[in-house]
Amino acid sequence: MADVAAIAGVSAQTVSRVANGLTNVDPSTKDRVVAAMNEIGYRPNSAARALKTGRFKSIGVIMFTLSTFGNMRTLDAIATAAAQAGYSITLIPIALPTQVELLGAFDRLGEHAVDGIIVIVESHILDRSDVSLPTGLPVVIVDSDAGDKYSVVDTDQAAGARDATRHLLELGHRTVWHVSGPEGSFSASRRRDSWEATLVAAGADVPEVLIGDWTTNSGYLCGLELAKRGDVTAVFAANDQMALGLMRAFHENDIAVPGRISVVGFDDMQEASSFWPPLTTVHQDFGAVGRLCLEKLLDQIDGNSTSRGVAVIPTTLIERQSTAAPASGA
Amino acid sequence: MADVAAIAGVSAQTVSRVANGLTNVDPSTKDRVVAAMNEIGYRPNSAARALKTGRFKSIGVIMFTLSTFGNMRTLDAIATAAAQAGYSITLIPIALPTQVELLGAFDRLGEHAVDGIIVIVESHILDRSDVSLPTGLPVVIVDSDAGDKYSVVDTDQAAGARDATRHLLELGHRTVWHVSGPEGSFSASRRRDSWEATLVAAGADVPEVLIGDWTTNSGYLCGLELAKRGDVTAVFAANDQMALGLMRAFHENDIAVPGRISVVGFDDMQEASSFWPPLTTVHQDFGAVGRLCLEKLLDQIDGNSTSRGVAVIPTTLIERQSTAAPASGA
DNA sequence: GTGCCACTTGTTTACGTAAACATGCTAGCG
DNA sequence: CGCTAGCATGTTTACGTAAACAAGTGGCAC
Repeated sequence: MADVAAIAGVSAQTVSRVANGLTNVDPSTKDRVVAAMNEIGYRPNSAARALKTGRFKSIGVIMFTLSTFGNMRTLDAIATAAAQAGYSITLIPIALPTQVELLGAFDRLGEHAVDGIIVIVESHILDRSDVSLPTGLPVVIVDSDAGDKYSVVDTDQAAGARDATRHLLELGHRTVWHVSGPEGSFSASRRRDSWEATLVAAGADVPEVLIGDWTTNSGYLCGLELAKRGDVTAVFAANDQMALGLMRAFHENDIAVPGRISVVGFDDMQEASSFWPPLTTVHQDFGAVGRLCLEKLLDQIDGNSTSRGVAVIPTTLIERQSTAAPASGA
Repeated sequence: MADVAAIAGVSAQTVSRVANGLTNVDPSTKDRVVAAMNEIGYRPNSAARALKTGRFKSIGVIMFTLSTFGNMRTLDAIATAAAQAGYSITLIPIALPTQVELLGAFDRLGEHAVDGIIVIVESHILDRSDVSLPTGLPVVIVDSDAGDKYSVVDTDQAAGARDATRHLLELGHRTVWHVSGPEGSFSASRRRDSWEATLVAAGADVPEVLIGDWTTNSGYLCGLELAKRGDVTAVFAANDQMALGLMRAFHENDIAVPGRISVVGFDDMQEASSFWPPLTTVHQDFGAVGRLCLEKLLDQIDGNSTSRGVAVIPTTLIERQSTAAPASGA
């Protein structure tokens, strides 16, 4: 900056003003400064700027595994919205969704330069009242029950699971089986609870739950189990990938979908419309989740907003060809 | 830091030494300092540290769309490896893979605090000799032809496409059709060129290429085209998602896969093994790509390495059930 | 003509840290 | 017993920027 000032024949302060686009600079002076900047390839030093202003223009995202479809879409939306707001994203992956790992990530982020943090960790650990994140930094959490302690953005998973289950019941199925996500997952238990409540409300039997781990392969294994039974006509899988695994198992056992068994998924991943058969599923608006996360976080950073409360993003049931009325003989 | 020093009764410099784990500190003094740190919840200010040291302990990743499977896996590996090396990831998404966008992202990253940059943009823009990135920062590029100017990590797409094509020829197919990725994509043209070269080398006809855009839906549309023809027995799709779309189109037209048409994909995404039929595809080791990117970048940052050259990650053909010998009548 | 105000530009200072240098203490050796 | 080497610790300084304050210039109204 000093070099730029020398070349342009002005003070460093004036260079600073030009760099920050302040108004009180004479146009001719500004031109000289800009020319000098280009001449020596000046780039403002963000570290010094951050040191002076106390703002980093960066937000941290703590994620457990990028490899699930929804997390990635959410991250994409956050990153895009952040870029528009002039913020960059600092990504901290954690290897396991445990409290220790999460707190470690928080520490690392505390040492790095962020103005706020978004946590995307599908786990109940933050819901326990005895677990708290270090304070001092604005935080937004995705898909959690901790709305009383933090600001939370949540997809309306209960409504989605209810719609999926009800859809199958309305088609005439006596009951609906469920392939759940893993035990510790908040989203999994929300979907499962809502499925069960919907069955109970409709007076339907509640079959034993099969538990997967979100992967297609776990869905496949559950599908093999279900294929052995003769009484299954409808299955609600807690995500599209497991639904895909289910359908593979049914295909291999010559069970027609939806002829003999109807299948519903959850997520509406891009590929779902091209599964065979095209999958009826619950659409989640991950883009809206990401954008809202950023909006709430920036509000906190700017001090305009409370730091708790839950915002819910609605879901939509997308009917494709994997569901139908049960066979007349059933 | 000053507060910590006052509480511990030492100088700020000693606190700095403790914070950085230097050796020349008396254990009892160190304990006092650590106790004081915990007492007031001291966190080193990374901006000040970066200002002083010139190192940010952060690397930037410029990506075009997180929503493709491979990019995400690569990012995941980079982030994990970076965390282990004590670096954080700053993510800069770009809306379009154009030169303007890319340079803009580069500028933004230059203003932010990074020690090096990884570019994951499927596009030829960097290959043109008249396009250069601003210098001064170590750069690693994924899947590009610019190895003479930059350090590049590339999957061996040519070998993968060759293996896929040859696999189908060896099964007895007269020729192999191809559904390509979009025009501007480096990966797409590499796979397409290699497919064509393999056919020519085998003395097979080279059918007209169908062009998709990586999405399942574009694959579906191409599949509808192919379904109209009677002479297609084998198709190599440039990624798994388009292969899925192809198979949907074939299913809808009662064309058996692999009975009447064999299909091969590219990527080996997690779901591919549960497609119906399970997809024969070319496995890419995205984890290795990400790890190698980071390794090469850190070498450059530490000054141990040249800033150009190509590293190639091998691919593996995974044979599943979407390929078979052509029907005897064909 | 005088005084005041608006506007541009310069000067001083401080942000929190770590490098370089300086000091003081202890132990070991002749 | 005195000198020196080595180690723990303190002092000074600088990193690049932006806020706060100061100063200079010109125009306009009375």
